[in-house]
Amino acid sequence: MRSTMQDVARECGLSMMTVSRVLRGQGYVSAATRERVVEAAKRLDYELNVLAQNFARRRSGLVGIAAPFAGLIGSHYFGEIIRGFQRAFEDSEWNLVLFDILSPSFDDGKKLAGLFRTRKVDGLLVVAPGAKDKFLDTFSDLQFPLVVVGKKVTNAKVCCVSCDDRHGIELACAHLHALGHRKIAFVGGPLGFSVAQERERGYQEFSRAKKLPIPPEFLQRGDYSMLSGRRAGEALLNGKRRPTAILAANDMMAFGVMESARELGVSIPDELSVAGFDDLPTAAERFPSLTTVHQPVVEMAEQGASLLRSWMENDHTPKRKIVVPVSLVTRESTAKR
Amino acid sequence: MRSTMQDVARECGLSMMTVSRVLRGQGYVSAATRERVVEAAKRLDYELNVLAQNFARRRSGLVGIAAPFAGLIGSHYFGEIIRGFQRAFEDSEWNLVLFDILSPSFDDGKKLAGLFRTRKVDGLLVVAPGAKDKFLDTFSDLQFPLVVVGKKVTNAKVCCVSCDDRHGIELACAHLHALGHRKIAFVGGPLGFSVAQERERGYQEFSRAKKLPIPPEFLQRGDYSMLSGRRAGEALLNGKRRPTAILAANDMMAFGVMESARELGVSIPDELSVAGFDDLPTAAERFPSLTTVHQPVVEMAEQGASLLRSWMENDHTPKRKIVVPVSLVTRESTAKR
DNA sequence: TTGTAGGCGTTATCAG
DNA sequence: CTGATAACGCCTACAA
Repeated sequence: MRSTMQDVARECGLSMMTVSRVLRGQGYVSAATRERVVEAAKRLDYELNVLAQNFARRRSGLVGIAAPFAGLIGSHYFGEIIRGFQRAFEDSEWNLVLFDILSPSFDDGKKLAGLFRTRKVDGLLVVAPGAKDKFLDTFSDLQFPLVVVGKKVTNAKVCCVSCDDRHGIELACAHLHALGHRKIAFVGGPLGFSVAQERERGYQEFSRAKKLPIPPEFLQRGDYSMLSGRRAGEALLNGKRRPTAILAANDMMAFGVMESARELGVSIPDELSVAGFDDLPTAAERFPSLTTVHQPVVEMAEQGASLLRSWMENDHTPKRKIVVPVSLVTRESTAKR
Repeated sequence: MRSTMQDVARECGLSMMTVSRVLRGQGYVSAATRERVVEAAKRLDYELNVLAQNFARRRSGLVGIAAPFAGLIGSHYFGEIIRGFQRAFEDSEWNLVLFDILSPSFDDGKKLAGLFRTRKVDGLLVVAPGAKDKFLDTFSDLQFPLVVVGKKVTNAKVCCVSCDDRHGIELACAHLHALGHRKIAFVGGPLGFSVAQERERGYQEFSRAKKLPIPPEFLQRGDYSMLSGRRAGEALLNGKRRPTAILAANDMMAFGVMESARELGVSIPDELSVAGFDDLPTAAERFPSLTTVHQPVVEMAEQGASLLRSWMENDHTPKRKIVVPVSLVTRESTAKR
C-alpha cells in the first residue's frame, strides 16, 4: 500500500477529514465533493490502512472465538457454530479470530478478559461445552461484550444461548415410550460436560415421570465417541436384562450402539430401537437411518453472535439468556415394540 | 486499560524507550533497570495496547485462514488443518483469523491480496481443495506471504504443502491387488477438486500398470458424502459385473459403500473388500473397521504454517512445494479374494 | 546501556 | 457542509 489519505486530500484539493468522511460513508458531504474524493482515491489506488484506522478508533475489528480445540474443532457441531457466527457478521467489517482455551496461554479465565483489555478483540464468543463453570465466573465482574454459546451458564450476569437439551431427550423418550418401549436404556456423555448432565437428567426425569424403573446397568456412559457407544451397546445387549430401546446422548454414540448391534446380530429396529441426539448429516444417510433430536446449531450460533454484535455496536447490554427449541426427527431406527 | 507506557516511564523515572525495551524483551537493559520497570508496570496494572503496537510496527499480528466454509468447515479434515496451524503458532503472538472465500465479499482472488495490502493480515494460509487454480493465479505477481495447504498448485510461484494423494491410492490398489483382487472398482470424488483428480488418476494408472481392465461402470463418482458412496455401492453391487473390491476416494464414501453392502446383504470382507482414504477416527471404530490411507493432515498443516511463519518473520521466501507422504492402514474391511 | 526526536495514518472535536 | 488541530500509544533510528 502506498498512498495515504494525505495524498488523496492533496490530489483532490480537500482536507483529510473530508476524504475520511467520504471513504467511510459517514457525515455530510456534498455529492460533488464526494465525487472528487472518490476519483482522486481511484487515481492514486488508495487503500485504507486498517491498522491506522483501528488505532484511531480504539478497536480491533475482531471478534474472538474462544473454544477448546481438542475434541471440538473437527466436529460437525463446531462447524455449524462457526457457520452461524459467520452468518451474523458477513455483512460487516468484523472478523473472527480463533483462540484455543486449552492452550497453555489460557491457563485461567483472566487471559480471556486480557484479550479485550489489550484490544486484541472487541468481543468474545465462548464455545465451551466442557469447561467448568468456574472458568466463566471470572467474567462476572468484567463488563465487556461476551456471549457463551451452546451451553447454559449459571452465572446470572453472563449472556448465553443454548439449546433445550433436556427437553430434547424427553422428546426422544416420549417417542420411544409411545412406540411401546418400557425398557429404555441410556448412553450418557461425560459428566464434565454440562450439556451431558442436562441430557442425562432429561432421561431420568422422564423415567421417573412415567414410573419406568432404571436398573443401574441401563445407565451407561461414554465419551461421545462412536467407539464408546459401541462398548456401551455391547454391555447393554449382552447384559442379563436387555433393553428394547437405547437412547444415546449424541449421534456418534448412537452410531456406536448400532455397530454393536450389527456385530451381535441384533436387528434394528426389529429387535432394538436406537435414537440419538444432534442430527448429524450422516444420521439420515445411514442404514437404517437414525431417529434423533435435531438442534438448530447454526441458528443458535447466529443468535449468539447477533447478540454480541449489537452489544459491541450499540454499547447496550442485551438480554441475558436464550434457549432455542429442539425437535425430534423420526427415522428408521425406531419402531413399535 | 488505563495506564500507558508514558505513565510507567514516569512511575519508574525512566524513558519510554527503556520501558518498551523491557516489556518487549528486546535490546540491552540492565537487570536493575529491568526490575524497576517491571515493578512499576505491575504497580500501575499496565497492559500493552496491542492496537498501538501494531500500528507502530505496521503489522497486524494476524494470519488469515482462507477457506470455503461450505463443505469444509465442519469436516474432520478442516479440524486437523486448524490444529496444525495452531500448533505452528501457539508459542507466538500470531493469531488466526477466518475468511470464507465463498462469501460474497470474495468474488475474486484480488480480495485476498487486499487483506494483506490493507494490513488486515500479515500472511495467508489458503485451504481451498475445491477452488479452481485460476483463483490462485491472481497471486502470482503479488509478493506477500501466502501458502496453500492441502493441494498441489500448478502455479510455480505459489508455495504449497500437500499429501501424496496419487501414491496413496496406489498403495491401496496394490494392497487389494496383493490380496488377489482383480475386479477393483473405484468411487471417485467430484472432479472439481484437484485432490479428487489426483486420486482418480492414481487408480487409473495402477490399473493400467497392472493391466487390469476398467469397465466403465467400475468408475463411479460421488460428492464425498456417505450418501453418494451408498448410491455408488448400490450401483456396483447390483451391476451385472460385481467387483470383488471397492476403493473409495475418501472414507465417508467408503462408509457409504459399506452401508449399501449391509443393505444388500453383502458380507464385508468375505464377499467384498472395501477401502477408503483419509483415516477418519471412525474408520477404526466401525465394524468392520476400515482399511484406509492415512494422510498426516495435522503435520501437513503445521508444515505449511511454519513455512508461512518463517516467511513472515524472516522476510525470506521459503521453498515452494512440499509433498508429505501418506501410508496405508490395513484393517478388517479388506481380505483375501 | 539509556534517552531523544519524530513519525506511523487515521479519526474526534470543535470551529467556521 | 468543510477544515484545522490534536490526539491515539507505541516503535524505529539515531544519538549520547
